[in-house]
Amino acid sequence: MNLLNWLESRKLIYQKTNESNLSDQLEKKQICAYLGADLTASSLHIGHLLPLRILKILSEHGCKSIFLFGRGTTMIGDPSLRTKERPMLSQEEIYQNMNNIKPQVDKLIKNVIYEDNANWLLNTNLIDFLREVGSKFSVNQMVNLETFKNRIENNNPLSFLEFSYPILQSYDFYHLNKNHGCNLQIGGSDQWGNIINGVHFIKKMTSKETYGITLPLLLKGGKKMGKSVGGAIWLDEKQTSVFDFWQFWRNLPDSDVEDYLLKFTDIPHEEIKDMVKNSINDAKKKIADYLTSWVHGEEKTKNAKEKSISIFENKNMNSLDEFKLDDKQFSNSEIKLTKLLVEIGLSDSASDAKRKIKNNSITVNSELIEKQDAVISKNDFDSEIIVGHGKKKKIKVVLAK
RNA sequence: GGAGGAAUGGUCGAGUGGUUAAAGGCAGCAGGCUGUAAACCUGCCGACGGUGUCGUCUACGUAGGUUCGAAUCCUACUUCCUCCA
Repeated sequence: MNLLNWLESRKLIYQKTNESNLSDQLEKKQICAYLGADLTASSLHIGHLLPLRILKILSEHGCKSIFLFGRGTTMIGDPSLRTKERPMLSQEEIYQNMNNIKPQVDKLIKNVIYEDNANWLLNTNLIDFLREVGSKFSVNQMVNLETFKNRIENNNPLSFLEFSYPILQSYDFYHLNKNHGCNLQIGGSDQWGNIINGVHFIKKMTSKETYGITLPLLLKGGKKMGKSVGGAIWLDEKQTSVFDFWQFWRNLPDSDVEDYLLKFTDIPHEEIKDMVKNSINDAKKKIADYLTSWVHGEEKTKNAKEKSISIFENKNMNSLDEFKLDDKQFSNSEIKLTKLLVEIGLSDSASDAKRKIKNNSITVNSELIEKQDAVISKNDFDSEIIVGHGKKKKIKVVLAK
């Protein structure tokens, strides 16, 4: 089976350009692929994993791979499929984000070339750019792009700043093509319009053929996996602990497990089907192991897994994270539970803690707390106490010496 | 250039002077049942607060104004839509 067919069989391809030529080039290893990332946050999140996996597969297949930091384009903000303008980030923030993200990519893929589109976008001369590049784009076609459809149909404002985004991304592709011979761009399914524009642009500029692939959206329970609000799972372990990262995959809905194993592992399909059918929980551990190892390494994965098994399967509270509570937090040898919850990180604020207590989700030493003004006295710490939120989050609290 | 309409919380969408922190849906969080799953049932869901069914603050495009009181009325501005030129 050739590479493209294999990718298809793994459901890793959503859309692609010129299939037969692309496949040929892949087999001849004459592909140089690039993946771009916006720098809107200080860490990558799980939504980036699938495109990175493709880049990694291509790289291991012998194709040159480029990871492009969108330091220039992030200053514009990709409007693709969005309903509102993004907030603008300062140059310093964007730069800082790049510095945080680079080590993450380093860990995920070897032999990748880094580029930063600020290097060529920030110093362009406007008139030259419009004459050279802008003249090649048809507004008539651009307004019909899926990318802008949402905005235009719903009458949401779309500024020229954002409208120019596909042009800049196309220019990136052209630039990489010129300097690295890059001829394949990969991206999420929302990138199709941007990618296809780049392919057309390069064709116009150089008559050369280039290719594009988009990936399917990751689903959660049949719905789009939201990376918004409470749901973001970050690759940075300071933002999402390794344990929580492992737990996230361990808790996937049954209906998604086959798809995730197919996309993220090399396990033969038959074997996956078998696992899902006969031991769904082992299958979930498999996917958790696989992805956590990739992102955080074997060692940390092993620890997270052991901890999970110890806590959830063996009910062994000794494995819990320990929080050392400072003496100063007590007044009259007592501490309010709401304050304690905030201290140990189970709540964002006293109000939040109260809400949680009201929801019957807070336990102390496995006893449900019903009173919002509950107080823990110092004597209770003769031994450790275990504070729980829901049935999945528990923290062991001891007095600091 | 002219006439009219619209802008509501993460999102969609009610609400046209006061019991409105603002109906309802979706998303999210939590509890029950389970398998650390789904479905289903229930609760929470602007923020903060030493803890009351109470207080403070913030919020209905932006900035002012009228009023004891405004998401609701007035003025200006911004953006979008429709029609006329």
